[in-house]
Amino acid sequence: MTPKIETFVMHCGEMGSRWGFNRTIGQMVGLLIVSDKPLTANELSDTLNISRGNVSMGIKELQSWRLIKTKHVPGDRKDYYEPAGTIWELATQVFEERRKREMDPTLSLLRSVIIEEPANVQEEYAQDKMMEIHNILESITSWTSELQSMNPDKLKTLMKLGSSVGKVLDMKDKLLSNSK
Amino acid sequence: MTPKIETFVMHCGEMGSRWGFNRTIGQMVGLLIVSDKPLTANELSDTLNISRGNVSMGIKELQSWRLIKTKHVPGDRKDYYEPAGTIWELATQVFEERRKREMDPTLSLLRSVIIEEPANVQEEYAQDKMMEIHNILESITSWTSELQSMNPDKLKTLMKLGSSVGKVLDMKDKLLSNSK
DNA sequence: TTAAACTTTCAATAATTTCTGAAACTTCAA
DNA sequence: TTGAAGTTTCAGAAATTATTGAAAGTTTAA
Repeated sequence: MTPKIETFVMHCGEMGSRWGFNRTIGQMVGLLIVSDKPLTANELSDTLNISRGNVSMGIKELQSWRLIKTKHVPGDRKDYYEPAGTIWELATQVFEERRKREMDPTLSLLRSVIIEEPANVQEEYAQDKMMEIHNILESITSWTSELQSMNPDKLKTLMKLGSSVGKVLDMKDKLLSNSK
Repeated sequence: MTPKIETFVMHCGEMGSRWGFNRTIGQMVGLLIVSDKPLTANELSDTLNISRGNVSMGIKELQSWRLIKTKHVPGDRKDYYEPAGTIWELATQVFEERRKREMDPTLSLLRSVIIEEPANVQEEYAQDKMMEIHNILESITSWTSELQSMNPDKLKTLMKLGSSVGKVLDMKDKLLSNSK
């Protein structure tokens, strides 16, 4: 690793747990992203100075996040690993996966609590609040799944739109009737 | 705590670390949200069975996230705590705070690494990738700050727009020239 | 002032999470 | 088959993070 690459990879390690995984997994995905060729598990282990067993577990975890994929080189029995898509695809994958882990369980718990009749006035207040949380989480979920299903170029256009979004909304009704 | 409230509060505890804090802090904010009146630190400590010291630290943390605020009752020396805003405001606050913690440090590191000249062909590849990451993080940052600055109603309208956003984009140029 | 009522701090400990390394497992060429 | 080359598993150790509780700090009323 050159100094610049090492700086980046170590940063990915430090941020790893904030992004939803742990230090070594952060380093692994950082290194794979900036490598111009696929790497073997042993190369990861040697380069990052972490045990072979830890690399094996990290790979499993990164595969469960769909962030890396295996590549085979003809005539070579080793498994090579590389990022599972473009940077853009990796980013949306991380958001999607985190949404699943951070919001879906809560959504399902809230649904089960909300359908019951409140037993007293405190519960009525509490269930109102839970309903509010439920509705926001549901909006966010359906909104992000809409965004995911758009192609990346369109999404980038939307993001670049920035403050004009406000204007777009002001005109929305007119716009939608025109485009029917 | 009634059973339903307890279920919700304990769930907030379990999800706490996924949402960016720890178990007891998750429980604290969950309880404060569903309480129909402000609570004192001792009430939190007793209700949740956690030490008074832990509550004090949790309050500090929740204040640094701007999720709770202090309320004083005339003639009572105790500090009472309640959510710092509507559910919607709390949600955007969590997103904003997490963005600061999860993306800003990376953005600034990437900037410093990218401006240097690549020393060889590997670094050139790596710095290209870092630039891609940087650009995506920057788009997300400016996009979310646009969203934050919109009033909640407008934001809800935008979310409800859902897949129609695609149509909006198709018409954007026409729209923007009309609205000048 | 004093002391009661309350809050904060922080060193020690408990709980949890991560990491290692050796053993078990798998695959394949000879 | 065998064994070499590779991967995975998992119990125990190490590292990190969360929690307690006692002491120190703060504020206010008398």
